[in-house]
Amino acid sequence: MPAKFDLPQGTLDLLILKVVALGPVHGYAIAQRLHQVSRDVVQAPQGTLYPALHRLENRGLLAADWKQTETGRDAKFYRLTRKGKAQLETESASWQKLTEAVSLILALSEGGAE
Amino acid sequence: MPAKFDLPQGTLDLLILKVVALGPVHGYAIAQRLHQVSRDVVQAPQGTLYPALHRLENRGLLAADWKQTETGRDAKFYRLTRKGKAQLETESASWQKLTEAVSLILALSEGGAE
DNA sequence: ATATGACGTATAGAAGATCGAGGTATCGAA
DNA sequence: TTCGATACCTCGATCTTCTATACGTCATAT
Repeated sequence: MPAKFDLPQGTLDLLILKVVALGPVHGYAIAQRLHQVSRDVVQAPQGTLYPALHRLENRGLLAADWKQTETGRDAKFYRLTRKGKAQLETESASWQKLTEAVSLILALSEGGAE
Repeated sequence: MPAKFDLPQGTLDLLILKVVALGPVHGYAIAQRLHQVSRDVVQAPQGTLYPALHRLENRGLLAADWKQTETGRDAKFYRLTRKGKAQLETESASWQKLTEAVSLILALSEGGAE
């Protein structure tokens, strides 16, 4: 079992927005998708995921409709609003900048200051 | 002025450990270093930095001695303990895994499931 | 029949980190 | 003498995350 570790604050929102951007999905499927695509690295516990979805919905980044799953169950399908799309772009860029900055710092060596 | 954004929870510890690993430094210098090397992306406000340093010290990852700065001021110089070194390696690896996982997810496109 | 596990949503409480604002003190320069 | 940089620190508010718990359906296995 791959090392399990917590998602840094804020990261989940970005990942959710990204997955939802690919097409309408319900919460349970989002969790599966993240877990699967990341090869077990990203975990989205339900106690984290659902509040996050509600937050995003309240902020107007996601919108939801109840529909039926292929298997006939009721589920809440989320889609990206225009605002959500913009937010996704912003957060992607921020993530990019952050990882670059962290890389710079992690690459420091004893003579690396000037 | 570069977009300023908050550090995800947990990231700061990694960055601090890394900077301290390069040689004994005091808190104020750590903040400058991070700010500078990351080209303004990483900010370490004092209200975040000092508690973080104390946490790391309490966890036995850092140790500190009061010494004099080149400019003659008293400052608390931190150095990495053996435990801190191990932790740095662990967290670096975790960070690596996380960024790879996030990259995988962000790279998803509509047909990208299989 | 019934129990187990996958599906699917949700809330509550605790823990933890970050932030901004504020406080102390010394020093050099304007 | 006032201001900014150096250098330390604490506090309260805020937010996210976690674990644990809850409800409900459906299919499969016992």
